[in-house]
Amino acid sequence: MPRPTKDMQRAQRIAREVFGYDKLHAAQKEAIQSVLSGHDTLAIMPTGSGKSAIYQIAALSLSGPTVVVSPLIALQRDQVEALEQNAPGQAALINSTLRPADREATWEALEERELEFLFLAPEQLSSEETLERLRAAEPSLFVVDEAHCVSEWGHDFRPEYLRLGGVVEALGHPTVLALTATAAPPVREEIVERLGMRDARVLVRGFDRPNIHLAVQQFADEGTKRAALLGAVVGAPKPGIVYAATRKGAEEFAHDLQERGVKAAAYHAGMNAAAREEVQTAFMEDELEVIVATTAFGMGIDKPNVRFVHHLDISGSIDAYYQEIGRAGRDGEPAEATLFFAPGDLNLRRFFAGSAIVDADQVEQVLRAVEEQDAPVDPAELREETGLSQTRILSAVSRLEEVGALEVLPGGEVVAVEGTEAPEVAAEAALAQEHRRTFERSRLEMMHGYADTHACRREYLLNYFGEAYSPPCGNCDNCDAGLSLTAEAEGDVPFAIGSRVAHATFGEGQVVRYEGEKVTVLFDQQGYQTLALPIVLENGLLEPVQA
DNA sequence: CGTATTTGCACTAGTGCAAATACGGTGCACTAGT
Repeated sequence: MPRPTKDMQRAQRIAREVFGYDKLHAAQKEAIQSVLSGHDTLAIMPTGSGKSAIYQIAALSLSGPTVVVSPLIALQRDQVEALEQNAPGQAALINSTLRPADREATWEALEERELEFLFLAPEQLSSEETLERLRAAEPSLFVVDEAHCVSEWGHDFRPEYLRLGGVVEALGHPTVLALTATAAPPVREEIVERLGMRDARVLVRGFDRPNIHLAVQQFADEGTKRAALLGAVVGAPKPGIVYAATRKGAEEFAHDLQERGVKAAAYHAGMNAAAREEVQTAFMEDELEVIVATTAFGMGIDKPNVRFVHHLDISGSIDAYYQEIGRAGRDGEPAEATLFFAPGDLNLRRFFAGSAIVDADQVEQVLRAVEEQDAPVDPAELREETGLSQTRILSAVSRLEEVGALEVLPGGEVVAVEGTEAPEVAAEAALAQEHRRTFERSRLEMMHGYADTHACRREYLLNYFGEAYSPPCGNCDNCDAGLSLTAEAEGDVPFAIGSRVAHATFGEGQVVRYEGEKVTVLFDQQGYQTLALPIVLENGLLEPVQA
């Protein structure tokens, strides 16, 4: 263990004196040290392991204010409230619900150097004025909380997430600290790339959650699946969470549980804010036994005693699934995570994974609209001209930027790059989108693979996140049944897990896992593909590549 | 991709059936009407 530096000693004093932490654990220290020595840092560690402490302590150790980008205003409020306990008056947030006078007061406090922390959603940063005032405050640290949103939401749902790299540059590149609980290797790469992190340090704290028992129950039809889950929830220790794919499905299942005498409620984004808050509070305070939710529920939830997280419908990716089941057993006591799977459930997910928000024609339309301008244009101004929604325009702009047809300036204004042929470029952008879609589908196939695997489920999940693991785990249904002992012995494989390989048509990729006679590779272009090992070996389909 | 709802059509009024269409998940910001 190297001796702590002066900076680090100071940080530890701040941890103790300001926040009352007796001790920081190794991963926290490592992340803080990395930030204090000026490295852009991506820290991946589970919720509840003190991620917030990392940016709080690093922020107070550095002179100059800290910008914290966080996806939900509700989360920002929680963070400001928490800081109010230890660093009163030093944290504030900026968003559209603020009255203009309060907003102005916050800016002035920042300018007077009274504020250390300013929280905002990425959408705020598309305003030129916001950016200008932030730049003037000379922030020393730029924190992206829940950083997987860059990759998960940036491509269409909240495109401003993809603009953050430009924002960092416009602010003169303060040290970037990205934090998330879950990110598979390709997601990590994308976060680093999209945020424009320089010489990034990626710190990963162990993913395994050994107290969560993993299982899958397979059903041929929807009705028996529902009945089985209903029975399981009625008989299970509580509290617990059930994830459903649709709002209606969540409502109906919550209703069925109520009829069976379970204190249950639905939670989804179609409910009004007051109802959502009431349900969440009741669950947090153990007044409600079971919450039946869509993906709207969960971010920022850190409840220790959740005894199960069951899935009525399959998640769209292992990333999403692992994040959802990770809300079980935070107290370290035994907890259950069972996926109730019927093959038909994949259809809805295929729809979600396949729906492109803009088509080639619309991309071309946006490009032409930008080309007609003499000066850089704010994408919002293209709304009238193209008749497309803000989200669609921004999505098209992202695709066009990816293929180099547009340049996006720091304030979010766009300008056409000379010498591009509109139809050609639109086709190219559509192709980029097709790649994205292929990747999304392949992620769903990996989730499908989890449902169907006969090997150790923990090994499957951890391999997905790039971690080696030797089964049996002794705490999943396949290990319980003695099945996973037949898994490939480690070291007895033609290409090491995590190593780079090349395929004639799929290009280069990384070996993810072996199961039986099959090998799964994460190809850079085509996403996750599972290949038959005898055929691969016989025909020399994969070649090792030097990293 | 599958299901649920709406529309279209026979045609004096409510019904029935097929075809067409809409919808399915995450949140911010912004605006118009109380």
